[in-house]
Amino acid sequence: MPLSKKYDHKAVEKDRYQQWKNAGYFKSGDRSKKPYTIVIPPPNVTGKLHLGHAWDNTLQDIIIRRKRMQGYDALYLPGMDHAGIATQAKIDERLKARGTDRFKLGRDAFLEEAWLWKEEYATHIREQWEALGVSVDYEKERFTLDEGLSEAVTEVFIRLYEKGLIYRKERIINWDIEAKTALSNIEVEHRDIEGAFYYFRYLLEDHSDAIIIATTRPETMFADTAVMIHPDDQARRHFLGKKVFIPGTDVLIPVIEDEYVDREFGTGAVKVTPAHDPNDFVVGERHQLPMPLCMEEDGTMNARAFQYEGLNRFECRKQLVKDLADKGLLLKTETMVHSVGHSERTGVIVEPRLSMQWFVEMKPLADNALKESSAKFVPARFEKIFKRWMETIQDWCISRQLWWGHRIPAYYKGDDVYVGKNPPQGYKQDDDVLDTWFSSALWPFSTLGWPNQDAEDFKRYYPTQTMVTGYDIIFFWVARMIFQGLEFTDQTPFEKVLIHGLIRDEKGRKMSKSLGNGVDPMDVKNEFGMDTLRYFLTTNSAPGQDLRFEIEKVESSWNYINKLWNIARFILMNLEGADDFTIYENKLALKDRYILSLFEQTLKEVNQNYEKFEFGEAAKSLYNFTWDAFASWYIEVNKITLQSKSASAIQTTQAVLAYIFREVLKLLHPFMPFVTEEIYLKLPNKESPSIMISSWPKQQFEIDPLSMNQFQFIQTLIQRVRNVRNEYHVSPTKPITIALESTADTAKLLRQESEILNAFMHPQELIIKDKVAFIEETLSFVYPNCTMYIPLGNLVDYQDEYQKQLKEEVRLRAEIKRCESMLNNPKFVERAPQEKVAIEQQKLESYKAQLIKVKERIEELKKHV
RNA sequence: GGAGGAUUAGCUCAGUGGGAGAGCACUUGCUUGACGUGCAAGGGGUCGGUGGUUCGAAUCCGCCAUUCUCCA
Repeated sequence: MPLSKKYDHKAVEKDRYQQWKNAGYFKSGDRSKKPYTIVIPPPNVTGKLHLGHAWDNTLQDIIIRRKRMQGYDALYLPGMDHAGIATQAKIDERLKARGTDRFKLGRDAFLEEAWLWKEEYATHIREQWEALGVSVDYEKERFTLDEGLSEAVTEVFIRLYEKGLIYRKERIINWDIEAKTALSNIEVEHRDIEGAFYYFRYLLEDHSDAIIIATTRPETMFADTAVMIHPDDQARRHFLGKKVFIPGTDVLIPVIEDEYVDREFGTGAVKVTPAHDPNDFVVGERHQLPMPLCMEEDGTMNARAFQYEGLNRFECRKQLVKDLADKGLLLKTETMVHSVGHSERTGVIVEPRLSMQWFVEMKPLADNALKESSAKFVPARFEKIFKRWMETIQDWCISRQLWWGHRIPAYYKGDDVYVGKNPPQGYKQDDDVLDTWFSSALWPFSTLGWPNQDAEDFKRYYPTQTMVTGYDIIFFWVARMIFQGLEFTDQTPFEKVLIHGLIRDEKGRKMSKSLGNGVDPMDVKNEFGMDTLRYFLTTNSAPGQDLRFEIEKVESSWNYINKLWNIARFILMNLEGADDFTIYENKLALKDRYILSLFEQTLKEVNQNYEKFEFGEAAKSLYNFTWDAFASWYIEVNKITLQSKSASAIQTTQAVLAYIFREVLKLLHPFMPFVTEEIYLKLPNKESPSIMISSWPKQQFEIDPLSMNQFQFIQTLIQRVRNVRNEYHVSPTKPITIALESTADTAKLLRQESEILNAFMHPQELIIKDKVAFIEETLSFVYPNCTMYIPLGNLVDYQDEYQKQLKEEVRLRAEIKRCESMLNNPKFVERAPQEKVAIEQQKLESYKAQLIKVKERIEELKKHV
């Protein structure tokens, strides 16, 4: 059945995925092969996959499809992340819309809702994987909250606790007043915002004097438990041991001294608010100060704030500043831009707050990771980023005041704490859950059966080969997988980490919900097809660089696939009835040897670049090969052969066309699985029931540089004739005389290829001689071993031609000078690779020969100007 | 303040030691038996500046400028 004239992505992509899936091509498990494993970065069950997922997953799929074709037992393990905060927030919204909330429902009913939600979104996500065409092994699909992974989380928590690396303490943590939970340091985003430095008078008990204190967060003053000066601060020494009023209140706090005070900053004296500031907390511990809180968990002021109780922190700040100004206790206000922590999740300003939480002591884990990690980052520079973060790491707050997540395996009875799997009677479990990343960190091994060290999958597929993810989650995820992997499996969980950038909109801005500039991969699929999107996403940036979504490039990706489609049409049309696809090497024409050589060269480049994850480069080689060499030249030239009467030449052409095209389709398959499959299945020389399980191309022919040079020379001559026709406005098919004056060897080549020359140059007469003498007006072009004359009668302007030849002479002299200066440089001859020197020598000779010809021509032209 | 990326054709980007590349845009000509979403031929760049290393630098190193990102 002939192919439609136009590439129709909808027809091509329809049903294909289900066929692959039903045929079992995505499944891993062939024990006779070497395993190659990629685990998917599990998407959150909060919503749809965006372009970033499409990019990330396509990269993984490209790697895994190629490895599968290369004969590996390829496992691409899919799964999803419960995404504690994000999912819980979504479910809260849903409940709110129903007029209820999780507190009315209770924990158990809420979790039932959450699991329903999860199933709903898991279905969406699987549909999107299908649309993306990713070859994931669904039998291995995991979820961070499923039984096995929960067991891994519990195991890890208990073991770290028993090792003393998990502890529970009161510390200043980052509190999200919206989500009402603690956050880890890296979930806080620091942004510069306009704020103010407020200078307040802290009056002495007897009102005789005051210490001026500057603060950016006045509302926390109700939790002040001291005012502090530097021990060397002579000017304020007399305040020591005395008491001052918290401004506007009758609460007295002591004046203490501590070297922590930075005398250069602010007024040189500070207030100490141990429960609302991490630095003050340290001071508070040192001086055994009380540590009261003046705020509730939702950010409203508590009873300590007197008349401000019930106001939110910023209303309180505003009112308080006004009131104290009225009382003359505000000295001045300086506006300033300062860095303020915002919740990465809810966007609200984070409140540093004293709170009892669980932490992981990071130093020993980080040190071990720095010492033992064997993960190779691609590009390598990301390794430095990973290392620096590990070197400066702080303890990790892992408890979250949420319901959706892994409940902390700690149990309390009075002051007793039990951490383990089998709590004694009467102990009540901790209400909190663990940071989602705590379970994600175990993903590469928990998904494979760990903590059961004897699990078959764990033994066979761990450590994994490659992790692919964006640079934005190196800290959140990659680093944590590495230290947990090393701690619990003694191995780095992956050999390589391929880091890609972020996808941006056409203006270079990050895609975000708030800007509304996101692009839904499914929209692109509908308009252009998923192959187009995959090709666009994975070939338009270098590793580690961001990618701009440009519709023009999506279109050009589509055009390329359409081109492939039409190449297929041509080939299939011309392969009808053919049955012998053997390539008989002794029958190959120059064009065949040329294209086979070029293909082998391309194959080499493509493999090297695939191996380095340089997909843009791999695709570029293939693009140039298919479009420029294969379609524009090889196919065009073959039109002559295929219309000839030589059965032998036709068979050779068909065999080479079929072979190269099939192999090219295989090389392209990882990028564009659907269309390559569609075409492959129509090829009479296909080797398997699916391109997915065909074997990756291997070198079959020697690269023949002579054939390549010779064919390229033929191309050069043809291009020159076409150029002349364009420049002199001679129609492409109007017969003109073309004479080629050449050495015997070259003449032989030209005669041998005269069929091509005739077909492409449209000459009235093609003269091939060792000496050509024209008296009429002619253009001439000097090449190594050959001069081409194109007599164009009165179209030729002698003056113009003369000037052109003079220019050519100048160019050749410059080239000769360049070659000579290199070759006359003993250091070049000595130190440069021999082949470079040889090339320069050859060039020099060729230029010299050409120069002689050009000078002859100039002499001749002189007679006419 | 520290670290890193970017700076190459009008635009968006590849190229990382041996004669500047792509897509789109632009110019000219083509209903060429696969494709006008195409074909053919072109124009367009002292590769941000500067100093150094080297026989040779867009490419390696230093400094400067502009810009983005991460960390503090």
